[in-house]
Amino acid sequence: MSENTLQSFNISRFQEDILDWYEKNKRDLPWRQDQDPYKVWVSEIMLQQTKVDTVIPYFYKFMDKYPTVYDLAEADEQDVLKTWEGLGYYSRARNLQSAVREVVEKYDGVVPNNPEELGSLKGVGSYTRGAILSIAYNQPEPAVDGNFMRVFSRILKVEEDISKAKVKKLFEDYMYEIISKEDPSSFNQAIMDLGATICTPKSPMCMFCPVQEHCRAYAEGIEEELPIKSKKKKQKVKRYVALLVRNEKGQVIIEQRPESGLLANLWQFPMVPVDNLELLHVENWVRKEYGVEIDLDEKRGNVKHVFSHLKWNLDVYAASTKQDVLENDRLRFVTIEELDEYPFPVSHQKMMDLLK
DNA sequence: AACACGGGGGA
DNA sequence: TCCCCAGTGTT
Repeated sequence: MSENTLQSFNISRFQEDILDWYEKNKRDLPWRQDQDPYKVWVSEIMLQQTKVDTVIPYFYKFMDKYPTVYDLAEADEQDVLKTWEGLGYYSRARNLQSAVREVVEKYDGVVPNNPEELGSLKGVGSYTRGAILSIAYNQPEPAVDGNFMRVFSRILKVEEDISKAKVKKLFEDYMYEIISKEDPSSFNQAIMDLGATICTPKSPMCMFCPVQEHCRAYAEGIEEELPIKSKKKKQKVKRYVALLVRNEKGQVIIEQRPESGLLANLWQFPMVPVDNLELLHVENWVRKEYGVEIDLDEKRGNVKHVFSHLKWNLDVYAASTKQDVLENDRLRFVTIEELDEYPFPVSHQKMMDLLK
């Protein structure tokens, strides 16, 4: 990105073309029914690293249960996680609730409309802050994310690595100049829609692009080469023996995960890390770690699950115990029906199919 | 600046 | 399989 990146770029014509296209082509999305900053906020958090089609049903369910900041602030965290179940990145839900509680306590339930207070809220980074300020409060603030950088790396022919924090900052600096001052809300949403429907990662539909004549990458035929993004390394595999332990009442043991880290505070079936062939040690490990005496039964199956940074390989075994009381307070005996009441990660929902 | 943090979908 | 995606917090 050089000093003349914006030279010969016709900002006002660009704004006109993109806003005109948006007016005719904007997607009808549930969070676009009004400009309620709380709804904008919830939608933006859900949309982080997550596709629109995946988010829509979750957004409806969430708004049905927590229509206002007060409803979310008062809710039980486990209930919020249950509503978020399957959406992933669960810290988003926990941070959102924590931030909403702060809004209720410090700001009388009104989502702040300035960068300082808004940006200090848990889970609100530069992107979400800009999205709320522009979409809900119509302020000319940039909302730069991966989608945004893809679109503008092509339009402005930016050939630097967009995974670098420095490059994102540069995009934000440029956006202060490029964003429409008359209608920043529509401008940012127009870029989002363009990135989602026309300026896609692969095979962008430049023939239908409303700003094709502004696009330097298209002019040079290099739109498919941009953006430049450094490779991320592949996931490490972690193996576990996961246990479906039942007692004589037919109850099964579940365990609440630690309150920080991966899948924080969600529930799962007990998992024993196995580096090699330690199957014989599983019963000992469970006795020492959980204080539960079990008898290992047959293997029920295997579950593989991929996260962004690691892979789980779970060998699922049935087991039995004579106990029906547990010392460890993060462990619990529940019936099959009661499993529905707890938030589980998708990997352990797969395990439930092996239970019957 | 690098890494932790989920899940689904498309090619 | 690999890559993509409306990012933020921690170290």
